[in-house]
Amino acid sequence: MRKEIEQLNKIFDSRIRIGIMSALMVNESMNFNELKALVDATDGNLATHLKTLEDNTFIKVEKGFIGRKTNTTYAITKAGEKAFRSHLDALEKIIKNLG
Amino acid sequence: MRKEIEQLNKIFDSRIRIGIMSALMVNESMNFNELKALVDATDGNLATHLKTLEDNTFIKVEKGFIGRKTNTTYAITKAGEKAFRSHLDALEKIIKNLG
DNA sequence: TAAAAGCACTTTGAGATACAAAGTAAATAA
DNA sequence: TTATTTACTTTGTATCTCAAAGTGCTTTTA
Repeated sequence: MRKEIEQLNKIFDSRIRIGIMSALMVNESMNFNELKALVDATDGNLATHLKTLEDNTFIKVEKGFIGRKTNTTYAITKAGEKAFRSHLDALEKIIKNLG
Repeated sequence: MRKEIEQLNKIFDSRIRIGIMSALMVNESMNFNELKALVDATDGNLATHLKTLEDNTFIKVEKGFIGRKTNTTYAITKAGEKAFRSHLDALEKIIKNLG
């Protein structure tokens, strides 16, 4: 397999996950509804994608409270940042090669 | 949904399909084995991806002969070129936005 | 020239994944 | 106190991915 293609990460073969990751690259943290509005997924669908990213340690989930209300936030991890950048680098190379 | 993410094409949410498309962007046409070597998929897997791309009119298949041997070639269509470029444009914007 | 092997895909079936609907538990409103 | 909303989670199905097995040639081998 050509090495740039090999370098693409299967986990990021998803529009929703790319949306989540690129949002978390530029935002310190986001909550469920912010992400939901951004990627336009249903609750169940978004939750599943977040779970996958969490299972791969690409994002971390923090469950806390604001007053008495639950407040869950999602943030990118170092590993996530690294993996996503490397995925984007591979894409960039593919794009460049096409001129 | 943010518009660059919306602009990403679900059909190209696949490393193998990105591999096929980017190869066909730079090669006039390729045959089954060339593509197979490039994307490193099994026969069945590659055939399925090619079928999906064909069903979406992103590639065209030409079945001919060289002497008495079958010769099937795959080439990108205008629609495929347009769709793939637009997908890459969206990715490029996402990459740029991250700096 | 008949049987075996190789080639270029295609078909099939199982496992994985994506997705929406329904469910749940806590908080707020009526 | 009961009803509604909020913020997810669970569940079941539909879709998709994939490798193994199959098909219909052609070519090689005996």
